[in-house]
Amino acid sequence: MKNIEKKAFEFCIANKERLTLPRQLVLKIIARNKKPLKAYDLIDKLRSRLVNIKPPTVYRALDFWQKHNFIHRIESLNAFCICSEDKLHKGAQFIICNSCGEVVESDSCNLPKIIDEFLKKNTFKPLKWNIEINGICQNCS
Amino acid sequence: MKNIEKKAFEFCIANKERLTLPRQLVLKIIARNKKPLKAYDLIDKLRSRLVNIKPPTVYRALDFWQKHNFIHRIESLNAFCICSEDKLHKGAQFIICNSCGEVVESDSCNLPKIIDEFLKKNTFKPLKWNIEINGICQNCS
DNA sequence: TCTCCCTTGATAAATAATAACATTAAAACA
DNA sequence: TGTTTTAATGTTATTATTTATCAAGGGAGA
Repeated sequence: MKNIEKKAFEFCIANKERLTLPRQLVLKIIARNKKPLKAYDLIDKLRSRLVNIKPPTVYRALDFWQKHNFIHRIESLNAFCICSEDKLHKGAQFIICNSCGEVVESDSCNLPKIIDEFLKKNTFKPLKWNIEINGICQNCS
Repeated sequence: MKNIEKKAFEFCIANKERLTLPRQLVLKIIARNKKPLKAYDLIDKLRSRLVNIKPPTVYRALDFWQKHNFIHRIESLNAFCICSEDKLHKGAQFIICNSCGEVVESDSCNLPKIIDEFLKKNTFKPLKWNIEINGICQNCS
């Protein structure tokens, strides 16, 4: 079992959340997939384990893990990936190669200073943030 | 005429791009709307000016202005807004209030240093980036 | 066991974006 | 000016993504 899966198990015990089959499977599949998965990719992969699986089931599990910061939604791809930092943080930075589609999560999970200052100046309370950088990776250039 | 509209006009002359009616109207409506607009909101607003307007027409105009950095797509809202910086830059930071929906564009249009370093270390060439921060604004808290 | 509450099942619909091909119109050039 | 080329729009249809709604199931505590 991957580290994040164990962590999820412990999280559910500690917080009295139910680790149902759809939730388990959704997290496991995302955790073991190198690239971010779209909702319908997930549905396809789940079909063999959950008969008659429908979009709401998957979206609910995705919402659950997202809410608790186990997975991230990559907005510009409509796709989901595991939080690679094992930090369950609220913000993430993704570096996305437009050529091969590889996505890596940068490991600076704080907001950059200049933005922090902007928020402070404007008394804005950040809850969640997302940085997505599109470009060309080393392999593809 | 707003500054950005004049700029767009000059841009088209200088770059031999055609400032067609759909393009003009789409830019104008986005420029004059305080909040970001969704594609189908735009379609509704255009109905009085362009009979029988259909999604592809709007999406094409949006692609055009986005490609040339006159507008930004806010990924987490599926919405579009004018580049408020008049800088026609490739990156943007949005501060989005989850309560009232107000969106402001922060004026630091460079990538934060720590990410710059990460990209350099990994020889990744950024083409476009997007920072979206969700939270609660001063008025709503 | 009964009840409450959370989760899933199931059906349908809303919202968002694109594909494919026909048509129009501006630009380029003889 | 007439012809060709190119780019943009018009049109129809479809695909992709997400959500609403209500019925049913199942575990935890009274």
